[in-house]
Amino acid sequence: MRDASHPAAHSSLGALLRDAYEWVSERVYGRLAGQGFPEIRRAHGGVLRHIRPEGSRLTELAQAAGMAKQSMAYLVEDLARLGHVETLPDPEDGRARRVRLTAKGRGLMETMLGLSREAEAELAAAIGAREAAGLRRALEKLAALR
Amino acid sequence: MRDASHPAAHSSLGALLRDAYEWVSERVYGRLAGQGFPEIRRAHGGVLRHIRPEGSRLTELAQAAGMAKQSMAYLVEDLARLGHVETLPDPEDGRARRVRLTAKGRGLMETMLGLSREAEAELAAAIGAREAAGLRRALEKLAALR
DNA sequence: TGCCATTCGTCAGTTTGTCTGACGAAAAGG
DNA sequence: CCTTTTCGTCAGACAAACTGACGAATGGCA
Repeated sequence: MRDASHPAAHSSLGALLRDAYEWVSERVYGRLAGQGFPEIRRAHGGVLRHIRPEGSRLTELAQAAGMAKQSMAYLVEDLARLGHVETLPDPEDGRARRVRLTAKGRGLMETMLGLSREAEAELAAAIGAREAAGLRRALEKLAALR
Repeated sequence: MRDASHPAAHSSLGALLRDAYEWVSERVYGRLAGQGFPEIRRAHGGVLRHIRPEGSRLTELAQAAGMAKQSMAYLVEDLARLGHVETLPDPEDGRARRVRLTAKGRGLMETMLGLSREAEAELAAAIGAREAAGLRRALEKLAALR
């Protein structure tokens, strides 16, 4: 760090958010390897997060994640190869594929949830519970307006 | 949005941070095109942010941005091609290149700074000044500990 | 009932941004 | 001077996104 005299005072909000995201991501995805899931990358998170228990369509997942269906197909194929999701034909629509978590995938989700809570607790320890709660509140408020 | 009953209540902190970063980035980089800088992409921001007035070495920039020097070289070459930075031989070290902002690059930086402030003001209007201030305070506190 | 527009997912190709490894040239320090 | 380190480049790989074109299935409507 070059300029400790006025720490992050002039950093842009975007840079601050990106750094904080990086801080959390390192803790979640970095530790996933140690928990038996070394092949899960960050992009996989955006897929898994949106899969409903009954299964979700590819296009639906793409929309939820805000990406093209081709990009989502690439990620889903990856997760299927790794055994975390499976795809079935949709009984109600012959064109569609239903993407569903496997048992292994549900284990992964639980682990990720645990690591995420752990990271948030570490954040609270680092900056104070009050600040951490304020951070989450502000972020949730923003998310609700989208 | 599918489940408005308990909004973002169970979202992971990582997802919330990523979404907020996306929200800000859209406003800054999206509007840059309208301000006469249509070719500036997000990755360029991480380069520009760290260039000191006297110029910075490539390796130094790479370290500051947390990436390999080859990756930084690719981004710097891009910015040089666009006329925002120029590289000079370092007078003190025959191996090194000095990367410096051009006048055009300084204009870009000012524009980006303005858009960033604008985005932060919009955030404050959207979630409330109090929450927005709390958000920045928490993020700066985290950044200071890194 | 049959046609046509729409939607679902895939194929093929491209771009962006990152990485690793190997290397030549220059500097630094005995 | 010679050796080790550092600076930047070359070459190649990969991840993660994109666009455009397309065949197959669905669904609305005349």
